[in-house]
Amino acid sequence: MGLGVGRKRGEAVLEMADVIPEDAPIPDDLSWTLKRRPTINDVARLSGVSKKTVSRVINQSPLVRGDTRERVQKVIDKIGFEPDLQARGLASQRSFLLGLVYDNPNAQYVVKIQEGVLEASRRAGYELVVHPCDRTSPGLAAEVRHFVERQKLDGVILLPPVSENEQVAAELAEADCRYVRVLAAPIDRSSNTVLYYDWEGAAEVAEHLADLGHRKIGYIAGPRSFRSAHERDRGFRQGLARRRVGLDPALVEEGAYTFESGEAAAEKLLSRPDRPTAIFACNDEMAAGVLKVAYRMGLRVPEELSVVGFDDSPLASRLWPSLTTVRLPIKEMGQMAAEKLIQRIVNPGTPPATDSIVVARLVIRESTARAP
Amino acid sequence: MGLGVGRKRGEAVLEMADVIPEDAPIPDDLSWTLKRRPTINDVARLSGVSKKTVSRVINQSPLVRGDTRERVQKVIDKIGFEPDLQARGLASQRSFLLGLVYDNPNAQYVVKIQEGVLEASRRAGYELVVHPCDRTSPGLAAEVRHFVERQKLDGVILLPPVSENEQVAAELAEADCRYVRVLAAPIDRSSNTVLYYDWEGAAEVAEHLADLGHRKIGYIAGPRSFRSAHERDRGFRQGLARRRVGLDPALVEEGAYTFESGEAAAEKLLSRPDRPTAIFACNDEMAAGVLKVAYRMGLRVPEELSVVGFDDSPLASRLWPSLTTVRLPIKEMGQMAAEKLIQRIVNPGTPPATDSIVVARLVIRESTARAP
DNA sequence: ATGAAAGCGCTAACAA
DNA sequence: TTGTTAGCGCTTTCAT
Repeated sequence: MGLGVGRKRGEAVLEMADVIPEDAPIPDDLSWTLKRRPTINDVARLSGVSKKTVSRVINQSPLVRGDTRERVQKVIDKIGFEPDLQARGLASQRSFLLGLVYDNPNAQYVVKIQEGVLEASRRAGYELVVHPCDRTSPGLAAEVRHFVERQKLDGVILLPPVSENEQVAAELAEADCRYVRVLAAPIDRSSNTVLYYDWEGAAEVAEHLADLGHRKIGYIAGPRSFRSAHERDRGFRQGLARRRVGLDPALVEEGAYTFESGEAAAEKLLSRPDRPTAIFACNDEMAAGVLKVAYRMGLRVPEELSVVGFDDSPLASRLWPSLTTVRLPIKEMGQMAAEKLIQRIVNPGTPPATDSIVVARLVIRESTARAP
Repeated sequence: MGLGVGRKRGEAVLEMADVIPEDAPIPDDLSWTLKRRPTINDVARLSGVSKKTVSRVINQSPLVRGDTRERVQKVIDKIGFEPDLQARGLASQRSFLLGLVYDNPNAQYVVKIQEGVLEASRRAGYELVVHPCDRTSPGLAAEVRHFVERQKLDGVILLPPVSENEQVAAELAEADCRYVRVLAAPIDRSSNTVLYYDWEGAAEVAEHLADLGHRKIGYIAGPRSFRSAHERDRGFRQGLARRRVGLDPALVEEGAYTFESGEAAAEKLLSRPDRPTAIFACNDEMAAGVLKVAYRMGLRVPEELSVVGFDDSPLASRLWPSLTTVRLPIKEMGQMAAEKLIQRIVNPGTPPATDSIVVARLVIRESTARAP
C-alpha cells in the first residue's frame, strides 16, 4: 500500500503501513519492523513530510511549524533515527571531528587535555582524532595540513610546544581550517588562543622562597626553545624583583626539562662553596633530579635545602618529601579550547571571541621551609 | 572543447584542454588549472577512462591493464588527486577511523598505547578516535556501541580494564564491529586479543627476592576487580613456590593501585614486630607509597627493606632509590593491537589470527638488595 | 578489461 | 512554511 510500489533497492520495509495518515497515531514499536538503520527517507515517509523538512528538523531550522516539527520528532524518536554523519558531512563539507595536535613529552598533560577537550566536544556531538607529531620534523606544517584535509576535520587544537610553530598555524589558516592554539604568550588573535599564564605561578614561587628568607636561590631554567620557559623565567625574575631579592647569575643553570638535566644542574649548583639554600627547577622532572642529588649529597630537604618544581605532575605528590610546585588547570584548558573551537564552528557569524586565560598557581607541600 | 559543454555545477575547470588525447603527453602543472580539490571525475576525464576504472586503480583492483593503470596513476600524481574519505566511506560503509576505548588511570600507559596504535594505523591510512569512558557506568556497553556506530568506526581497540568487560565485547560483536581486546588472560578468541603476561613478570619478582635471601616477604596485591591483579598474584605465588619460599598470609594486604593505599598497607606491614625484609607492591604507585612510609619510619631502602613495584612508570626511575619494577612493552602492544585489527579490516577473508603475546619482564634498579 | 547508471544518506538552491 | 530537484564524490551492480 502507499509508496510500497515505487520503493528502491535497500529501502526499509515496513510490515504494517508505509504512510501514516496525518491524524492517525504513530504505531508503537516501529523499530521492530525496520530491517536496517533508518534513514531520513524513512522518517519522511512515516511522518508524511518531505526529506527536506526532516532535514530542517534535524538541523533545528526555525522554518518548520511547531506541530510539523513535533510530528517528525516523534517519528524520529520512535524509530530511533540518527543522521548518518558521513552523508551529512559529504553534503555539507563537515566531519564532526576535531583534531588534537601535540608534541608534548608529558603524558599526564596530554591525557588531561584530551579529557577536557572530550568533555566539551561530546556535548556538541564531536569526536576527537589525536595526532602526536614531531616538532623538529621539516615537513611538519604540510603533514598537519594533510591530516586535517584528509579527514576534513572541522577544527584542530594545538598544544604547546607545537602550538608555538607559526608555520603550522599559517598552513592551517591557508587551508581554511579553524584552529585554537594553547599558548603561554599572546602571539595570535585571541579568538585562536587559550592563554596560560605560567609566569604568574613562577612569580609566586619567587615570592614564596623570598618570604621564607631565602637569599641564595638556585634557578634551573627550562630550554630556550620553549616559550613557556621564557614566561616562567620572566615571572620568576619579576617575583624576585618585587621582593627585592637578587638572582646571582652564577646560580642560574639551563636544563632541558628532563630528570637527568635536573640532576646535572643540581650537581653544579650544590657543589659550590656558597651553595644555594633553595632551588627552583622549572619543572617537576628536573626538581626530582634535584631531590635525588640532594639525597646523594646527604642534604636534608627541606631543612637544609628547599626545592620547588613546576607542573604538579603525579611525581610531585609522590616524591619524598612531596614537592612544592605550581599547578595549571590543564583539563579546564582543554575544555576552553574545545568550547572556543566549537563555538566558531557551530556559530560562524559570531563576533571574535574574547581572551581565554588560565593562571598557574603555587601549591605548597613539604619540600620548602625557612632558610637555614 | 570536449566535455566542456555538459559540465555540471562545481566541475573543475581546466583552461587548456579537458580531455587529453590517448597519445598526447600529460601537460605539466595541471594542478595550476584546477580551481578546487580534484575529484575522481577530473582524473577520469583527464586520463580518458571512466570513473570506475579510476576507482579500480585507487583500490588496487587487478582488473586493470598495466598501461591503463599507469596512465591513470600519472594523472593522479600530476593533479595531486586524493580520494575523499567521506565519499568513499558513504559508498562503501567504511570510515577509515579506528577507536580506542579505555578507562585506565595511568596516563603514561594510555599515551604509549596511543603512540603504538598510531604508528601502525598511519601506515595503513587510518586515524584514531579516542574514547575514555567510565567502567562503572551502567550504560557503558550501549554508550560504546553508540560511539562506534555514530562514526561508523572500522574497528576498536579496548584497553584494560574495560577490555575485560564482556558486555561491551558482546555489544560490539552484535553491532558487527571488529574489535581487539588487550587482555591479561585469554578470555576471548585469539583473533580478538592481544595478551600480556603480567604473571611472568610477577614470578620473576618472586624469584629475584627469593634469590636475594628474603624469606619474610610482604605483599600488597592489586584490587580484585582487575584481572591483571589476579594474574600478578598467580605469577608471584608461583614464583615463590618455585623457590620454595612461603608467603605468610599475615603479610598480605590488598591495595587499590593508588599511592595512598600503598601507604596504608605499608604502615600495617611495617609496624608488625616481625616486619618483612622486602615488600612487593603490585604497581609503582603503591610502591611509591611504601617508600614514603619507609622514610617516615627511618627504614633505609634497600639496606633494611627491599621494595619492588610493577609497571615501570616514570615514577619508578625518578624515585629515590629508583625502583626495581616490572616492565611491559606498552607501545608494542598498541602496535600489535592496531595491526591485528587493520589486518582483519583490510583483508577480511584471512584465516583467524594467531595469538599475540607480550611478556612482562623484571627491571632491577636500586630498591632491592640482599636480605639483612 | 572497461563502462553506464544507479545508488550511499544527506544538504542546498530554487520554487511553490 | 514546505517540497522538488540536483548534487556531494565515491562504489557498485550489471552489462559489454
